[in-house]
Amino acid sequence: MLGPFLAAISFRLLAMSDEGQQPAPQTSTPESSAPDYSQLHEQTVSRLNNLAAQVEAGFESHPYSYDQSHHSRDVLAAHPAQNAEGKWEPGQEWREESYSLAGRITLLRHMGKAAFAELQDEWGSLQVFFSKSDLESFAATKKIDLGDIIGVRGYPFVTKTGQLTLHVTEWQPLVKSLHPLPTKKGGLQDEELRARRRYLDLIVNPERRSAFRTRSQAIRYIRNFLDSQGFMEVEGPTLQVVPGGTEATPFTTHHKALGHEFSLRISLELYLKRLLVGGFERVYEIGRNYRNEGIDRTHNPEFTMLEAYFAYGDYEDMMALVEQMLNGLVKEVTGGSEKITYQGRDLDFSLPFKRLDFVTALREKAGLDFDPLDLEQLRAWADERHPELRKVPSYKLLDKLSGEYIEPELQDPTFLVNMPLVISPLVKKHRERPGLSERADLFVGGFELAPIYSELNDALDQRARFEAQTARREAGDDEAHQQDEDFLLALEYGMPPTAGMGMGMDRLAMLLTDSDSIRDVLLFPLLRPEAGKPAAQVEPEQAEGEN
RNA sequence: GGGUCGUUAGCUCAAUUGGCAGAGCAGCUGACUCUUAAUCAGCGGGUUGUAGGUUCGAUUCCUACACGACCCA
Repeated sequence: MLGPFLAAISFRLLAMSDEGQQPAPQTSTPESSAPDYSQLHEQTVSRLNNLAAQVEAGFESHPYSYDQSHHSRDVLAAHPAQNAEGKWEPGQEWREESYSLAGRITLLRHMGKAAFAELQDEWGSLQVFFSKSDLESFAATKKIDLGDIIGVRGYPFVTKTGQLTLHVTEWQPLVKSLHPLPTKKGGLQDEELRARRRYLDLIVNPERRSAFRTRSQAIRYIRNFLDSQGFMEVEGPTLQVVPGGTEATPFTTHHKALGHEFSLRISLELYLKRLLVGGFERVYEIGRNYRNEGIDRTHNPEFTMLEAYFAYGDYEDMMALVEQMLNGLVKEVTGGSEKITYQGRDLDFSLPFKRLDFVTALREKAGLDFDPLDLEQLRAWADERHPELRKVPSYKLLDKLSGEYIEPELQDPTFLVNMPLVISPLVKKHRERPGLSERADLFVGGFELAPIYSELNDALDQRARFEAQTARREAGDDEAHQQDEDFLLALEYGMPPTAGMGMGMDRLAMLLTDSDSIRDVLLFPLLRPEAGKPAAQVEPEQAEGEN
C-alpha cells in the first residue's frame, strides 16, 4: 500500500505525467485531493512502492550528497585484464582496497541470496556484487530498480568466471528512477525521442557521450590555441537593433522596458570590428547565432560560431593561422594523426591546405568559355543550362554555381580563394584583380567550414556597399544586408587593416565526430513542440503582475 | 513550401485478404549464493499518434490534422 508520503509524490507525478494531460488545479493540495493511482503507470507505481520500502528499511529517499572516491574506470585501471580474452584470473581478491562508486544501475541479476548489478558512471561501468552473508541491508537490494542511482563501497575481486567485480560492503540508494529505462537489448532507436529526451540517449547509448566530449575538446583546443596567439575572448550583444554581418533572416523579440523591437544576432562580425576600432588588436568570440530559417541536415536555427579578427593582417595571414589551428586540432582529437575519416572518406589535414582560385575553378568545372564575372553572359548561360535558377538574382548565380560545380568536390581541406566581390559586401577588393575580393572560403568534406577575409576598412566604400545591399533589399531580397549607421560611424573613426574569419563549430564537430547530421552534435536541437503540451508556462502580463 | 515513408505495451518490433491486437526485453509473484542480454515456473500491462469517414466489423481502406525521417526546392 502507498502511504501518505507516497501519496504526495504520486500526486505531483500525476500532474506532470504524459497520462495526466490536465495540470493539477492550483487550489488543490495533496491532502485535500486523493491522487488517482489508476492513471499512474504500473511500473511507476511499482517503483514508488520500492522507494517506500527502502525508506521503511531506514534509507533516505533523496540523500544530499555521496562520498564518491573513484570511478569505475579507476578500478579497471588498477586491475587490468589479465589475458587475451579480456578476463581475469578467477579467485583473486584485494580486501585491503576500498572504492566508493556512484552511478546508475543498468543491469541487475538477483539469485536469492546474492546479486550482480552493472553500475554505470560517467566514464564506464563495473559489475558489483551483493551477498546476503556479509551485507545487512541485502534485503533492500531487492527494491533496486533498473535505472536507479546508488552509491556502493567495496573491494575488488574476480568471479569464478573471471570477471573483475566490486564486492559491496556498504551501499545506499541515491535516487529512484520512476520510469523504466529503454532496454539494454533494444536500446533507444527512435531518433525523435533520442533528441527530445537526450538524457535517455546518453544513458542508454553511452558511446554517444564521446561525440559530445569531442565537441567540447575541440572548442577548448581552439580557445587555448587562440589565447596562445595573443587573442582575447570577448562577448558581443545577442540582442541587436540592426542584425548584420551576413545574409540571413533574423528572429525578432520585444524588450518591454525600452518598448522596442530587437533582433537576435545573425553573426558576430560587426561588434567584433567595433572592438578593433577601439584598440583591441586580437579578439575572438565563440557564441550563438540565430537565423530564422529551415532545419535540415546541416542547419539548426541556433548554432555556434567562432569569429576571430586580428589587426595588421590580411587574408593570407588568416589562412596561415586557420591552417595551423585545424592541423593542430585534428592531431589533438585523433591523438596524433593528420587525417580524419568523414562519411567513408579520408580527409587530409596535413599542411599546407590545398588552394583553388575561384574563377579558374568555376570556368574549368562548369566548362565556361567566358569570364564568369560578366554577369550578363553568365545569366544567359545559366538561363539555358539551369532553368531552375531563373528566379535567382544574377549576383547570386556565382554562389549557386559554385555550390553546384565546385564545392562538392572539395573534400580535403581546400581554400577557395579570391571570391567575387558581389557576394562579399564586407570584404576588401582584391588588390590586383577587379571584380574579386580578398576572401577565401575553406571547404572540408564538401561543405563550407570557414570564410576568411581581408576585412573592408574603407568607411566610404563600406557605405557604398551597404547602399547596394539596400537596393537589393528594396528589390525584394529580404536577406540582403541592412545599412548599419552605427557600425559605419565606428568604421569612420578608422579600423586598422584586419584579417577576419568565421567558423561553424557545429560543422566542425560534425567533421570530427563523423556525424552526417547537425542533430548528432547538438545536445538539444530545435524540435517542434509536441502536440497538446503548453508552449509557454507564463504569460508576460502575469510576470509583470508579480513585480 | 512540395513529394515519399513512418507513428502499435515502458523499450525494440510483429499482426496474412478488412475478421479475437501479439512477441522479446522491462514489470509483478515465487524459486535460486558466481551471474554476464542469468535461468526456471506463473501473472498482469494497449485511446494501435489525433479527429472524422467507409464497413456487419478498421492496426489494416479513405480524408484531414499533429509529430518525425528521407529526398527535392
